[in-house]
Amino acid sequence: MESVRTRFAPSPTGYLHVGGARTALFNYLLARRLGGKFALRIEDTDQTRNIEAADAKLLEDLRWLGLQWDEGPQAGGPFGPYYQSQRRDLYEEHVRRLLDAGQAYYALETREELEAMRKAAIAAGEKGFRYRRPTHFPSDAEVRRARDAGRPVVVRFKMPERDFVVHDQILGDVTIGAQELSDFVIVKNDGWPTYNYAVVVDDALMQVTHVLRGQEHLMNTPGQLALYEAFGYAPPAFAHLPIIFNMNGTKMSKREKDKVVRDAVKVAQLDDERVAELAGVDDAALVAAWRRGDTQLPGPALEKLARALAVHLPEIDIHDFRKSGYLPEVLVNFIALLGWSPGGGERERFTLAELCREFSVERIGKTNARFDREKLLAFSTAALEAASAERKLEGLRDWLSVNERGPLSGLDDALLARLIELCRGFRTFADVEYKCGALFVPDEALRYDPKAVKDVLLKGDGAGAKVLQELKPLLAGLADWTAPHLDEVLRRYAEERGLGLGKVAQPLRVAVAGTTISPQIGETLVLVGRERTLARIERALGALPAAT
RNA sequence: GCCCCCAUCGUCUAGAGGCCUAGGACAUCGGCUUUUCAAGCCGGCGACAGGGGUUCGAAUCCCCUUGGGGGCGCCA
Repeated sequence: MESVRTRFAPSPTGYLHVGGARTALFNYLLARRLGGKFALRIEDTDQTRNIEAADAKLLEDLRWLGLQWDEGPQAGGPFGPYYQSQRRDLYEEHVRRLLDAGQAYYALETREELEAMRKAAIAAGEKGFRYRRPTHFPSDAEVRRARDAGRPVVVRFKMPERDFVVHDQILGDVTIGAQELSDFVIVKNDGWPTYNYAVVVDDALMQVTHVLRGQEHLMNTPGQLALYEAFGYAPPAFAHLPIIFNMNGTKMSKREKDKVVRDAVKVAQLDDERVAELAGVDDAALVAAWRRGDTQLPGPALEKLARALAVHLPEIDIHDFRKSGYLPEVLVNFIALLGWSPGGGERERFTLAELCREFSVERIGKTNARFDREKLLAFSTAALEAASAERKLEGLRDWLSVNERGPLSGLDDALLARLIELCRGFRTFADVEYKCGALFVPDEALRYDPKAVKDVLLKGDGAGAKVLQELKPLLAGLADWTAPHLDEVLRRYAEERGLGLGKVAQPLRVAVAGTTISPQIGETLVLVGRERTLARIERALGALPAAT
């Protein structure tokens, strides 16, 4: 029996997004489960869409998730090259076969002509437009003349005029009628193969046995099956995965980020110039096109613009989640459950290794799923709680490495590990900074949250401020600046004054952290240190409106 | 518009004719705990889209309706 081979074949248009990650994961899991090979192939045949170094980002994201491929870029393998752009001779050779056998032909229509035909068909009340096979195919001489004249030349495949049945592993048998099929383009005017054609040549040559891909590819399958037949290759088993949506029901796509920012721009009523300035781009045409919704802005520009407008970009790419502070194993676990379920019991926490053992195509569902970030957050919280100290430190350092310098940058491992401990119950690594960041900011850069100042220091005739005044000498005189001792001293002070500990700890917290959020008060003061604690109390008191 | 796919709590799902008074998880609500933010613990609310069949019996099978999604590119 021949061994199982799966593949993930993304086009390098940017970071790996959630949908792609799940497709990659499922293919990886299937290969692992069945003891086969998982290959990675880069589909970079669209010269207009390729983005510089996007494949490197893709590889990094895949690796970060732990989905190591057995064959592909950087890994090599017996069926390379693994970039479609380097396989052109293979495609040409196969087209030759089709052309010689009369199973494909040249077509010379321009895009405008096709568009006109499309319009005419609709005007004539036909149901949808389908390319009609010409009665006469251009001769070699005509093709040459067309090329010389700069007219487009493509190659179309002669689609057999019959129904096709896709034996889908998830959906069952799906019949697509002959009237839905037409002679599709297999070689573009620029000489590169189209997806529907290259994917067949590559999967066949790479001996792929199982293709797990998004359901948006279902209707492509008949054409591909026909190509397998034409070449005399055995088709792989197909399984079309349900699609992943956002919670609001919109498709989870990279465009989502542009949309969010575009809407913010609209609300802010910014003109093109201002947008270009904020985004740091000097291409006026690009900005205009982007505002119309015709194109996407480069990642960095979009992020810059989003920051300037103070809008949160939705997490779409795996890299976004990494930057938000999730552990890769959390994403893997969560994504695995989008469309697949173990069945039987009630378990839903799995490591990658466990998934490799449990996964099966039979247990993939048919219904589309929504990506619930709340549940992801809950998974993250639980995973962080269960993770070892080493794993958490590693995760925090990774998070720091993909984010801009912040208050936690540059802290040593011992201190970072300490912070993690103090943040028990945190949901993502970003929470560690949220909770402890202020303690490591230079004193002069510390910001006081107006609401916290008002509620904790000023309220009740400045009761909080009064506590701070009294605490100042008390703290200044302490010889033992350790968390247990500080807690004890504050507890005693609160008792003497007949106050709840909150009435004492909160004012201190606001003075020292600028907000009502920080680790346990004793620990907080230790992290800030005696000198800076006293200085910050002084500064907080000084910044208050005249005491009443 | 045409073709195809799908349909269980708000969300992810378990369920493969009687084990279902429909189970779990997240969210939500209430309580406990409490020096903040979280976390944690206990409890509550909450679904078989609708209508026809088939059957002794249907969330499970069939049909229709409705709703959602995908496709109809020289994108992948």
